[in-house]
Amino acid sequence: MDGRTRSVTMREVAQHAGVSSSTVSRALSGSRAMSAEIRDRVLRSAEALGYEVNLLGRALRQQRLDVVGLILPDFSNPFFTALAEQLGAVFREAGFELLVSSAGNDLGIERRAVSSFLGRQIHALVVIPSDEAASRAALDAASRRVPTVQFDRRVADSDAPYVGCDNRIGVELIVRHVREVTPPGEPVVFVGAGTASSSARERREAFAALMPEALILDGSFDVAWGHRAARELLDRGIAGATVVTSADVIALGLQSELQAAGRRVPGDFRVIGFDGVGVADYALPALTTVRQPVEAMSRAILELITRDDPATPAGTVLVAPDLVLGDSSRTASGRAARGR
Amino acid sequence: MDGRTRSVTMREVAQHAGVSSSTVSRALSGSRAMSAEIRDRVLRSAEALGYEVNLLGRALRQQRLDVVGLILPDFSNPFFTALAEQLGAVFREAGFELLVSSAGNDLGIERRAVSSFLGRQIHALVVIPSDEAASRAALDAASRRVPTVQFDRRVADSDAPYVGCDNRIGVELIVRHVREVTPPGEPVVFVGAGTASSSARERREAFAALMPEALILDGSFDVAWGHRAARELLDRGIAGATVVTSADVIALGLQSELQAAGRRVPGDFRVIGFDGVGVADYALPALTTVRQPVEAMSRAILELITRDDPATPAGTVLVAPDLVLGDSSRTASGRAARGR
DNA sequence: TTGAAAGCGCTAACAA
DNA sequence: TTGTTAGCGCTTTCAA
Repeated sequence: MDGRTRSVTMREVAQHAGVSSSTVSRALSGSRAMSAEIRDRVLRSAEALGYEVNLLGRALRQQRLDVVGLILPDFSNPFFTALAEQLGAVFREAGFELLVSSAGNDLGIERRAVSSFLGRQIHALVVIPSDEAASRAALDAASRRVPTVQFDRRVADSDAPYVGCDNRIGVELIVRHVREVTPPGEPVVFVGAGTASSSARERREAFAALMPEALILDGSFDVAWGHRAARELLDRGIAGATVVTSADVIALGLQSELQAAGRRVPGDFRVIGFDGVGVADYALPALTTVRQPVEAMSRAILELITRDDPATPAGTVLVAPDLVLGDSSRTASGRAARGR
Repeated sequence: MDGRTRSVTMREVAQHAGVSSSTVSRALSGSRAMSAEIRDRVLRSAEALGYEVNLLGRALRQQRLDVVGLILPDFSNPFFTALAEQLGAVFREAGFELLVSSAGNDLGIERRAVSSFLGRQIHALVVIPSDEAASRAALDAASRRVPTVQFDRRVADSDAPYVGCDNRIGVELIVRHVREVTPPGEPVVFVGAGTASSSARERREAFAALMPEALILDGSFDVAWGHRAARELLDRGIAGATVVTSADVIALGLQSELQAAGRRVPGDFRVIGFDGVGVADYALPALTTVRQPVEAMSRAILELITRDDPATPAGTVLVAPDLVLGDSSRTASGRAARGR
């Protein structure tokens, strides 16, 4: 190693090519017609010196930056990272770069991440709020400066528009399916994730409204709660049921604990998930689940950010999910759909 | 909504407070002693106007930026995102901000991500290469400009130092454990992930050297391969074995497929994973696995980046993993260690 | 078509 | 202790 190379500036390219730096700028950006001879000379010099544009200088001068920031509560939730991946692809296509930052489930870090992105003059900000109440200040601060979209967790009364899955439709799809596959006399159980997040709350409420007769257990969005919920069902002496969960991770834990206890799935229990991205493939038998339309949601976010009109009041975009039938489904189409 | 607010500059704060902009700069950064009266006045003005520093201007002037970039092949691998989370925490403590970008498993995108980070004058770059051969150019280009560390996948002959898990030690821990728990006469099978990635190759080679008698099957780093491998074992008429896998996701798929086929784990088969972060908790019975020391590796990366000395040749830092005993372990300490 | 000059917002060297 | 000035690297007037 011979040490680090200092970065080459336009000035140096200009000197090398014997032109002014504005000519270099124009040659590289192609912003203006110019003699082919000079352009080639400039491009060759840039190449020879290994010139790469300093985006800081450009952004400072242009007063804009084609970067969109994404702040996640953490990187460990597979649904969040699936969104990050998809959002990155959609933005890239539209000429934006996506930079992602984790709030580590900490409000202070989230706030600093917001102001750091704002201080970098990013074009827009997408936030999955860490906390549905306390994240509001940071969200509104961002919203005052750049187009800001909140995703997946809805912060009450925030100025920022919200994009998410239409949980009511998702639950309706599930309920229709549940009525088809549940044998007469067997109970239906809903294993939720509390009421702390808007997604969990909306799913739970929609379910309770449509199937008031169902037993409802509440926990959190993780595998361990699925394990515990399964044991709780068994402890209550339930030997067979259709179990609707509010996330695939819960379904996964529940299903494997039931199997470990010797229960047949889907023979004795039918387990239904929610999300359909990330971990849904892990389950065996394949999970029947509601698939969140991650791509459509990403496009909705792009739309809000590019067609941004600050005069329009903050809106809500709900994108409809669809049902993915797994091995728990008894219909022929279920197995066919999974292609196993 | 009343539209977006233009960002307030130091100049405006200075005018508001009736001082010069350098005084504002000093008051806000606390870089120099100054009269308390003026400082308070400046801080009040900044507060009143809602001033937030423009990091672009600062970075351009200071010629440095306390940001470290991380480029992942994709966001869907739980081990990568676990690293991202931990690395973010370690860097934050050290005064750096971590910004993450996904290469979408595409070399072109990876290259653009590298030059974009370089163009933003980041302090250092951490890359999990998308491809162990083809990523070299991008890695070396970065290395010429800023401290650059490659992680998890080792690119041959790259200038950038490498930080990773000591796979040989991990495999030794596994082999020792396997010899303890495998009943006499039962086979040992290694379910690997090919030779395309250095991690997979190193684990496979270490295992083959230590247990040449074992059957080796090769696939890829995903759950589906675990499912297929399990069926292959059963098709070969193997009714019981200790199965060592090269990643937890493979172990997870293998274990659930064996259970679905009615085999007892750990009664008939013992399944051992590798990674110990992200999805290891999903398994039931709990997986015995090698835990990659994500925090120690993150600190090693920080060390390389801060103590960077370009004159020193690129090095390799291997951090030792440890064994986490799951329910497959027959020793009492196994269950105790997991605390279930 | 090209060059000179200004200036984006900030900080640091230098003067007062 | 505070202000003046210069300049980080770039783009974009404005003039030639």
